[in-house]
Amino acid sequence: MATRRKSGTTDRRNREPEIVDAAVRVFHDKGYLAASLQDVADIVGVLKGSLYHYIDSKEDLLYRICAHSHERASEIMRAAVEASDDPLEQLRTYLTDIGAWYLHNIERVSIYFNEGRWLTGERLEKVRDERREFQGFLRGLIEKAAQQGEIAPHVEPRLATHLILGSLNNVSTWYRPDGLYAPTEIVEAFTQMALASLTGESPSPRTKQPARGRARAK
Amino acid sequence: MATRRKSGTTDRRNREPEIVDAAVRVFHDKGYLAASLQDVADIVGVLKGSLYHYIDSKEDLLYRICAHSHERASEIMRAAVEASDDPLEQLRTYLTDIGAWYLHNIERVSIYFNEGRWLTGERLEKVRDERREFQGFLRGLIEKAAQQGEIAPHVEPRLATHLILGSLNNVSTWYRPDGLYAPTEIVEAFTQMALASLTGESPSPRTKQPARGRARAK
Amino acid sequence: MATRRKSGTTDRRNREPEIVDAAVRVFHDKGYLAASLQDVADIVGVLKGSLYHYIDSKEDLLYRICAHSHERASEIMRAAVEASDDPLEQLRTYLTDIGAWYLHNIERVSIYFNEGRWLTGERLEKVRDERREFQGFLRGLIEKAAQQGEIAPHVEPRLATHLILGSLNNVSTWYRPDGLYAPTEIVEAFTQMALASLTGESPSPRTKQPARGRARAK
Amino acid sequence: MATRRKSGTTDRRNREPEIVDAAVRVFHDKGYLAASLQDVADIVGVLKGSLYHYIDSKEDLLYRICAHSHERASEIMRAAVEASDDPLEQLRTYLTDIGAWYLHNIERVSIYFNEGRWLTGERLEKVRDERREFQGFLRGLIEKAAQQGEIAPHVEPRLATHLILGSLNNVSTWYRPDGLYAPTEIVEAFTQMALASLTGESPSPRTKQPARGRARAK
DNA sequence: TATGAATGAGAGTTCATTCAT
DNA sequence: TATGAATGAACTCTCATTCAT
Repeated sequence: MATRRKSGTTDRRNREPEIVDAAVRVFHDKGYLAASLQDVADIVGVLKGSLYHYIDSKEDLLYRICAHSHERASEIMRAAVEASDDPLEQLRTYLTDIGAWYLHNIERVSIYFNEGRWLTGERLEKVRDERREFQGFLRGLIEKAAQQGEIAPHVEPRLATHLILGSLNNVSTWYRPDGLYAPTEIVEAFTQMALASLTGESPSPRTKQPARGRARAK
Repeated sequence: MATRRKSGTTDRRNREPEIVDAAVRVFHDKGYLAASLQDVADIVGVLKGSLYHYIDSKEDLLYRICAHSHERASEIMRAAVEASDDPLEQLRTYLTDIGAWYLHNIERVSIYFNEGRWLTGERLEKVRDERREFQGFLRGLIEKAAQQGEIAPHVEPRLATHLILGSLNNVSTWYRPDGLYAPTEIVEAFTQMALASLTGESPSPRTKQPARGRARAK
Repeated sequence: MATRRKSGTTDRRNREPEIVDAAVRVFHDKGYLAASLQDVADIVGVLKGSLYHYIDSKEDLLYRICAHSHERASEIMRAAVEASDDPLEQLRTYLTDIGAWYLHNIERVSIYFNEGRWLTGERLEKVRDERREFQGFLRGLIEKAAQQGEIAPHVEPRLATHLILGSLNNVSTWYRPDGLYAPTEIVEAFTQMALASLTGESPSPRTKQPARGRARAK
Repeated sequence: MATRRKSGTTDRRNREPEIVDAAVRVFHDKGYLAASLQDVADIVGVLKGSLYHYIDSKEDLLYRICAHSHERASEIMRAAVEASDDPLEQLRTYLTDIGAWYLHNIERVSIYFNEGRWLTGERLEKVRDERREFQGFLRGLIEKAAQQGEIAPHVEPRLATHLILGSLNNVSTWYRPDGLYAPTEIVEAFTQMALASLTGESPSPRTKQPARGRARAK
């Protein structure tokens, strides 16, 4: 089945990245819960018992993927504030970078966002904190821009943050590497629409009839 | 194997809705995979084996929730086209209604969108088809509006559809009934931002502005 | 599904034969263990709980089928000894009658022979005793015939009994009502071969001994 | 799902034969359906979950036993045609060999013949095909012998095949290792009686022809 | 390091049986 | 009589994890 020995020489030792890569693939494809360590072991080409030389537990494997993700996210936040003095520019930079990061590391990042909930205890706490930091950062950018009058008045920064990050976070459910859209196209559209949604006037309805109070759904 | 229960009428009286409700709760809280029928049975107050008087399988329980959801979604699509002749108005109606539906039935609907993937066979196919119908409808609305020049020129309908529905679909990950925002607020913000993102010019960056020219990269 | 009420008038009351018939069908088709009372109830058109107004247990249902079978078998034994004074004639009569009985009641009788083992306690004992009586009777016939020199010398009566009854008992595994052979054909072949196997010389090996010319009857 | 075990070599070392042996014992004693993997595990001395290191499913266990059986059966057919040119001799060889094989592997072989029906899908198909091959072979032998005038004229080969194999197949219901008869005795009696039933004249009734009162059973 | 066997807990599912209505 | 809900025990199967070799 899977190759046991690569043709090269220095094969012993660092199997760990290999294992994490395999886990990324399988956690992303099947979801953390549905994925079994057997699946991971099959890809790496070892028995599942052998994985425990490299990991402490299945959750440990998940945590490594998540932990790694956050490092990069921090850099992106730093870079955004350094890119410009204009909040709107910072916003654009941040959205573009975070989008590019997401799209180019879609497996790992979507695990971070979507499967991180299966962590427990401190680790769960930590990942949650990081995500809050994330959101807080974007919200801060929006608020700054709003103070400078660059954001449409009706926009609520925290809510907007959720909606914008949500649309990015959901990309993993429909994106296919061999699909219609290239990552850069998606990133561009995402950035553009996010900015427009923050700055643009929503067209007022033709008739008065305020768009509210409809849809007593179910 | 096949259902033994007589279908159609209001047979299967007492406990069935109770069971489905319990399933909704537990599927939403823990996710379909992590939820056990034991959890459901505990809520209802019966032995897990007793659930099988009402269901054929765990998947059956999931399917019922999903199937129910789609009915309502169809009505909303119908209502949108009947609401107005103006595509933009239809769009607004649709987004508002679908948002309200989502928010007011957030447990069931997010199960439909996020846990439906665990269905198998024909049922999976059916749910997938329905979701495609969903997306196709919104895309159609956007395209119609675009033909009338009501949509910003750089917006790609299919991509926009994904991003907009994604932001809605993700609400379940952060919405809390006892949280800061009332469902209607969220719906309003969602609709407003979605429309703005479709119609609004994204502010051009101070520097160059290579934002267009969608190149087929990668 | 199944009819609840026959068009006739006197439908209440004796559902018991109906239930036994249904059990015969399903026990024969699927085997006692694989058959469920639900299957029986479905055929009869009642809920499985309702069966317990007519039976004490699943095993009880099995027992009734078996008990009924033995009565007829006893008659056949009696009839055989009364049919003639010649042991070989008795043998022929018995084999023919028992074969006809088997073939014409193949479902019930094969349950008796093949599923009776699932009975427990006294009932199992009883059915076993009956079967031993059966075998003993045939063996007795063969022994009597042997004493009169009508049986090939190398034939061991008890062993022959097993082999002959076994070939009959196995008919249920291959017989199909719509198959190639009519019950009477099968009975005739069975009787003929059984008798030949008891009386006939098996051709000795090596020596050529060409088979003598015989007329085509049938 | 699919087998994870490397096939072919003598991997899967220690316990596998033990497990199959235990399964043979318990499937034979209780029947496949009534036997539980718990029973098998108890004999082997492991937890029932541990069995799944060696098997894919309970049905897999059954299939292995059946598959193994067929190999040997094929050899026996081959050997029979090579043993002689005389069809009757081939017949004698075949019956003796198949009888010996049955008796000396009675547990496995009777599982093959009697419990194989519980297989499903392709495996069921395969076992059925094999059994048909079996029967076809014996029938072929009988037909060849008949063409050379070595079989009694009234014998219908296909029917005779069923009856002969049935009597063998049924041995497992009455044979006891510690019983009255040694396997070789049984094989000899079986062969002898089978041949006699094929070649011998059934003695004509003393009285006129019609086997009177032919059992209008029930 | 890696193996492969074993564990143990828990999952979904089936079913004969009971019983209040 | 019949219903339909509920029981409780057993079953097949899965999987993260451990450990002697």
